[in-house]
Amino acid sequence: MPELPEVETVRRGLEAAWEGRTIVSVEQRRHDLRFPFPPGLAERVRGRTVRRVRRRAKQLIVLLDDGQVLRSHLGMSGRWTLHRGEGAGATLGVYHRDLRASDVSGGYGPHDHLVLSFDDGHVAVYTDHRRFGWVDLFDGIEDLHAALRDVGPEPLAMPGLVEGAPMLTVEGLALRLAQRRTPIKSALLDQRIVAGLGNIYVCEALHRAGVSPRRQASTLVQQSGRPTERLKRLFDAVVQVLEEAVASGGSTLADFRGVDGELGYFPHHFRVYDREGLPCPGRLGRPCGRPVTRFVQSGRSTFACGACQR
DNA sequence: CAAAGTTCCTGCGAGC
DNA sequence: TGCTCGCAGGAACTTT
Repeated sequence: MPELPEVETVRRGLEAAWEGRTIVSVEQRRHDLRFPFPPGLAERVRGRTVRRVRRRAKQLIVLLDDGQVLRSHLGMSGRWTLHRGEGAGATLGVYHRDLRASDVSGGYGPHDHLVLSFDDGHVAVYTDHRRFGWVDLFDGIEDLHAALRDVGPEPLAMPGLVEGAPMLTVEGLALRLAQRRTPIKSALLDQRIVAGLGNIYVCEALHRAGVSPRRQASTLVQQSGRPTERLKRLFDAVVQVLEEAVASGGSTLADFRGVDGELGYFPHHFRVYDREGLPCPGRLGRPCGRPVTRFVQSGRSTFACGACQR
């Protein structure tokens, strides 16, 4: 589900519901997700008030009032939803339309793995049928920063970012790609090079920039280490694609839902992703019409137009 | 069958 | 020659 725009959308929803609220109970409904839950999670978090909900790459970062930091990664299919708890007041602005989880008498679904209950009566449920997601807990901010050490720079400046997150520049991107023998698509998926991109937005950005996913990354950099015009176009396309998706509520995924359980506001379609055989919409206002092709790189589907992307 | 993500393992080439 | 290191590619994890 989640690349940067989807995680940012979830972050905003959780921020509105969680900041200033106190966690009154934690229920772990199994012992692990991708990794075991941190030892003592429930005891360590119970009674803590949420100070801030931030993001770094595809990770949600929850700063607690005692300095501890809760971190959540959604993996492929993870989802946080907010529900009115049992007997909660009617003041809460967000809740799940499908009241499965907060219909307490009916119990939880089989993939509802972690439940946080808050002092205003709302309940947050982490659901993840594939369990590629995970949750961990740090004693303090230094430990968080150590864990984030190898995460690359952020492509979008925004207030929801963890403080001190490095920002991506086209010059910095050039330096990171210069040594890379790998195809540009693989390089952009590498979270150490750019934070937050995933398979969908990489395909879309490459198409918008007119860059072939197979092109070797280092060919986008001049001998001097400066970015080529192609790389400048690609950098701009990455930023543009992500900005649009954030603005539309991270809605581009077929089954993406925000914390209120609703689809994004603008389920706009992709230009190439998951559009094998459909006509390429072209770029720069020039129609194309050639069928979008699908092929596999590093075990993942790539969608591209052989005419528009070089 | 394929899936939005990450981690781990293996193999290869470079360099000492 | 042989070892180590780093990079690149692929498999694995899981459920629908």
